[in-house]
Amino acid sequence: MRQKIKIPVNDSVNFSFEECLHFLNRSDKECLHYITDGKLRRMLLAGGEPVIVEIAPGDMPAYLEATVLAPSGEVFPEADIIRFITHWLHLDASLQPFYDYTLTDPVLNGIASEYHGLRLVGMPDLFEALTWPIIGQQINLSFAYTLRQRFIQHFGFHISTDGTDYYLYPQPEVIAALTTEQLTPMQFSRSKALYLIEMAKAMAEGRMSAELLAALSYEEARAKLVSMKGIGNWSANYALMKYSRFPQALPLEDVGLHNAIRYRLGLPAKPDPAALQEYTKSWKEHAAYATFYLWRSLLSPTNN
DNA sequence: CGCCAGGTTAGAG
DNA sequence: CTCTAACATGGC
Repeated sequence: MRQKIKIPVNDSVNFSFEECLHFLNRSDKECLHYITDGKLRRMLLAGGEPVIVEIAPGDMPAYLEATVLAPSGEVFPEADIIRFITHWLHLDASLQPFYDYTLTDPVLNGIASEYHGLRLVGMPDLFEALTWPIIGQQINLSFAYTLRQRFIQHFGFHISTDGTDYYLYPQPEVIAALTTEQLTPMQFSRSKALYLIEMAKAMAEGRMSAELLAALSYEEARAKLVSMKGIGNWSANYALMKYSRFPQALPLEDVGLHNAIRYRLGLPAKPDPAALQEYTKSWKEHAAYATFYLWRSLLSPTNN
């Protein structure tokens, strides 16, 4: 008998598993999760053990159902699995205040109904949230996903079952032991290789940790992250949005955000920094969701 | 070929 | 404090 777990969904009238899957399906180089037949599968840690779970809609809208596919015949701590999936899909969020706000915002007006029920898909793993932005800096997304895939497949824990390769994002301890010469042949720039290894060392040595970050306010956490090599304002806010889940996190330097605003408003070119300040200055506690919904809009070819 | 890409850093002015 | 070159290579 397979272990099945009910995952509560807060504000379920504003939740769409389909919308979340659409976003999660954005890259064919994804290797941390897979989507088939409307179900989501990935490996995660429960009780410190790697398990492969399948996530599907429950028989009630207010729940998702997780099934442990492997290892079979064992029971794992429900709380760990619930915590991971709740964070990942932001199942504890309430979207109504954001939806109400979008109606009055010139950039966001209409976006709530376009992607209704989409949650801000996050990253329950701090090391992933800090290193994925480093990997993706200043290169096109397609190449960024290629580098990420290589990084995960070379250094991440791996299980193969039923012909599918499941991975965990690499552990800091593994990356901390690397030299730049092991990353540059994989087409990481020298500076990116240095930043990744240094970030891994900071986490392996406890100079950066979930506990440390959790004790800080948004501005304190932003300052702490920006003090680290390879993390600027964009990367810091990316992690604060996807991992720490500060609602005011705003990666204002993001080119995707610029383009999304441009297309939504029909501007002839990307808005300049002063215009961006103007468009985003009233977002405040809606900034993270505003950014995420605008990123989502870039996945629809008709919007660019 | 040229320009841009889910930026950041170090160094100059 | 602000401005800029360098980074390093894929995608179009």
